[in-house]
Amino acid sequence: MVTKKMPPRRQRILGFLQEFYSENGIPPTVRDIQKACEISSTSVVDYNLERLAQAGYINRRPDVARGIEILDQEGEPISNAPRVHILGLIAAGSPIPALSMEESASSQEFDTVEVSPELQRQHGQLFALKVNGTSMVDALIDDGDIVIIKPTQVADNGEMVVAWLKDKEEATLKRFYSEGSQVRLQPANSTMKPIYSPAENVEVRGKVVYVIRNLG
Amino acid sequence: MVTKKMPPRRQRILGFLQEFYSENGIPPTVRDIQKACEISSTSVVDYNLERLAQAGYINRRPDVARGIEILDQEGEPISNAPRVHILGLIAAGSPIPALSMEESASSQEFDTVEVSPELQRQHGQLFALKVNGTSMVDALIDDGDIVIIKPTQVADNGEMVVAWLKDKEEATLKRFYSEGSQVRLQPANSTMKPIYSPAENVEVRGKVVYVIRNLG
DNA sequence: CCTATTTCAGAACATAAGTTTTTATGTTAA
DNA sequence: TTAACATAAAAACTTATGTTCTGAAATAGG
Repeated sequence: MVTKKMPPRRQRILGFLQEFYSENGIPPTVRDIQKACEISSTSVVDYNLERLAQAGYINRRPDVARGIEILDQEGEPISNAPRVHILGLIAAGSPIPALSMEESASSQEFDTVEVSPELQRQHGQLFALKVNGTSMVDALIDDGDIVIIKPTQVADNGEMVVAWLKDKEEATLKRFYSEGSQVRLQPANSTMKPIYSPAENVEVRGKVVYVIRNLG
Repeated sequence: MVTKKMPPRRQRILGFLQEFYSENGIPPTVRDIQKACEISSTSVVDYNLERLAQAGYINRRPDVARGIEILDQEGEPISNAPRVHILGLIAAGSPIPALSMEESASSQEFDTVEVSPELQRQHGQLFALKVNGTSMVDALIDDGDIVIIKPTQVADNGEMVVAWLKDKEEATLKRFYSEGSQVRLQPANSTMKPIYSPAENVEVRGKVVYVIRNLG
């Protein structure tokens, strides 16, 4: 199927739909959309919603207040659970994708993964990385796992962190322990030996708060 | 806080709210509730909703169509993502909890974990088990992990299954391979050796479709 | 039994919110 | 240019839906 380019206004409406639904738990009204997207008339909103429905992005329940369903790529309604962006791959020996994002980045540009509202409430802004390769098995993390990351430059002892080892130019997921001027990076698998490194050689990029593995 | 017993009608309304929201992605209207719960007047629905709000079960957004928010025990709004019951613990050497549930079991009786709608659509009825102990580290599954299980008695080769070894009276999570009259149970960690066992000694209880690890 | 409180009913009301109609302005293709 | 279509705007219309009022029935406590 050829994806025709969408007018910016319609793009904006679609983005607002997802944002509003995630934040409020109910879809917006036509007039909510009108205000948020600075549209002069409800009929214009209606028109664009009709177009979005034709294109399969949403479903409109006729005569139902707040009757917009947002559909995923399979045409199934999505839930309003918060979604975090999968910023890229993480693997030993590769750079870690920047754990930040310009506000402007459209939600269409990244794959996302659903997380529970509790997780988001607890930690605030979160990002996800997909693990590439089996280099993290000592952290009990497999190829293909999704790790949910809270971006931070500091970590408490015992927390599992995304660390960048400057000398080896290597990314790793380990438990973090500060020991004076040294840092101990402890594999989750206790049969494996820790890495010791000078504190200035270790850059903490974030901490791992959640791991997801999809077999299926 | 003393939980006063709730009138059956109010209990029914609360149950309907959750069901409707999960199924439709939007909360019901007062009149939806009226019909579903066989109530004679919208004012009675309104009255009971007000009581539910006072008791902290829901939040009502004034003058907003479909403005009911269902709250969790912390008083935070829940999402409409499907939830699966955590039936119990799984550990080597312990019996596996029955992977079934009477329809009548109230949703209040179990802890639940939120899953993505896609997962539920893909697999249908799902259950969850919490892993107790480190006996599954060879499957890259840690103490405290939640495994999402699709109940089944049969598995295809290569799938990770919840298996019960009759002779050892032991539960295990391994990749399943049928090899004639034998079954090979292969640890996810490829450095570890598989278990070979006669087919009649291995009971497949379900397959693992998803693993969740919450560090935090 | 009496009183207070909770719960239920019926009806009407007010507004929130989807929908339609009409008209105008660009945009593309023959 | 003209026809066909896509997009936009303003205003009005209709229905969906929250809310209120009044009073009766049920229930609990003394």
